[in-house]
Amino acid sequence: MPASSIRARVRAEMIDEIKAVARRHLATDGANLSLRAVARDMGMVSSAIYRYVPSRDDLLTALILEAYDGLGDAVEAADASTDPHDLRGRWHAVCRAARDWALAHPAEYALLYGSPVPGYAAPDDTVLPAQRPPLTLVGILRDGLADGRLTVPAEEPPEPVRADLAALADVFFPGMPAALLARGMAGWTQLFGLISFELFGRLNQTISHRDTYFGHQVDLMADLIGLPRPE
Amino acid sequence: MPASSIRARVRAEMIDEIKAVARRHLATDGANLSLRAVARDMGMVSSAIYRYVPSRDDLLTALILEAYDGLGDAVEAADASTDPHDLRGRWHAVCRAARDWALAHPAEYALLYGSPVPGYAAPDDTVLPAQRPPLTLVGILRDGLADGRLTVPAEEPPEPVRADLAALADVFFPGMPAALLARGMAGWTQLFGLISFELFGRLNQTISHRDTYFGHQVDLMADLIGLPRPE
DNA sequence: ATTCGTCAAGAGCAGTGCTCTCTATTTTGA
DNA sequence: TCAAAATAGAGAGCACTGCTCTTGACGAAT
Repeated sequence: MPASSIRARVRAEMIDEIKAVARRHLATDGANLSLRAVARDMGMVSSAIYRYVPSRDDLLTALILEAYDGLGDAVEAADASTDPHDLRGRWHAVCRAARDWALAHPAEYALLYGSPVPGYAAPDDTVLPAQRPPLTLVGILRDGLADGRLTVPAEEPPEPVRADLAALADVFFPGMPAALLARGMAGWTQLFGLISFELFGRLNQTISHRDTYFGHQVDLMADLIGLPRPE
Repeated sequence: MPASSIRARVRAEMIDEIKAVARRHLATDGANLSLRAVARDMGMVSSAIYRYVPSRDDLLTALILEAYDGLGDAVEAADASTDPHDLRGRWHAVCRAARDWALAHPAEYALLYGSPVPGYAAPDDTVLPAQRPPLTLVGILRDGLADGRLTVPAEEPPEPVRADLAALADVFFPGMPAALLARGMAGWTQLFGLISFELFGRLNQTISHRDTYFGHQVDLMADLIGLPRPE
């Protein structure tokens, strides 16, 4: 059906343009995205936009999903393009990639890692893409463990947490010691804490050299995790 | 003027009740607080509420300020009621107090540490109360430095950051080495990263023993900072 | 050529922040 | 004590929001 598909293609293009305009609005007006405003920007009447988008929340969800994917892509690409044996280099690259993406897409970052939207509940298809950054980080630790460049911390986390972490490891990184995974989670927490503080203005009038500050803090965390220093 | 003060007192009570109702709404509906809904809850017509509150944003600001104060009080009280020489104990107590406050006031926490409200710009009178938690944390390090229980990290942060941190230290903690302050900031970042992840659902279906997990992660950070372990 | 699905538009409902005006009450000052 | 002034509340109204329903037009398939 070639005749029908031109219709379908136009429709797909419309949806893409709606998303693009919505992303633009997101950047200026934050999470209170207005479908009417988007429609206006497209020379459409407000009701017409409901032909393409079921609701405001669905549009937001679509944007969130694409944002997760964008961040995940950036993070994984950074990891893949670094010497696999340079653990600390990979860690830095991944953290930098996450920060760069966040700085380039602040509104979308806020959507992902800011306060959850009141009525809005994240649908299940967001949980997997949301896990890509932490998985990438812990993947570095897994590799370091595999080729012996990384030593497992001596002491285990307290029991109930050890079990939680072991269960988590079983799913994604079979055999990874809980103590190491715990350090990976600490790094993950630190990373997004850092980005959030910078993006949400917590560093204003305090730290002016954000770039070096970020690098240094990431380095501190790499020390805690035990990533070998470059010689 | 006793006659005048009864009016003033009623007025103050009204404002307090408005804030209380608003806080309640905040808890259920998040940051999109509706003045009309608050007015309705008080049996008032919507326009009447503007006699007591200049605007929605002003009400939000008032709530934010009180929230900062509540968190600051909790944090400082926890620090004050712990053996001053037990550095790690104080660190834990402060972190726990922050988390406890956040768990008890999730909506207000989101207001403080979530995505910034689009149009809203934090007024200047919020910056001081906002600094109380990090100042409390770094105060522990200052005390540790003073009585020799804490050793200064060997290496300095990279130069531009060292200068930033030195300037910051000059204001609040004269003489504190930049390297130690950097670790304090790392702890501060970690703390609110931890709380945000827990509160914003990042730990769902992963960590079930939140309490022990939190304690363990805080402990990891205390290790990085170099807080002496209890014997 | 006619049916049928799709699209756009308009009106409308319920909600929002906020302003203005009007009235009743309370406080204040002479 | 009594009038003037300040204050509280109510109502209407403006511009905005998400969303629904109906109506009319257009294009594609039978």
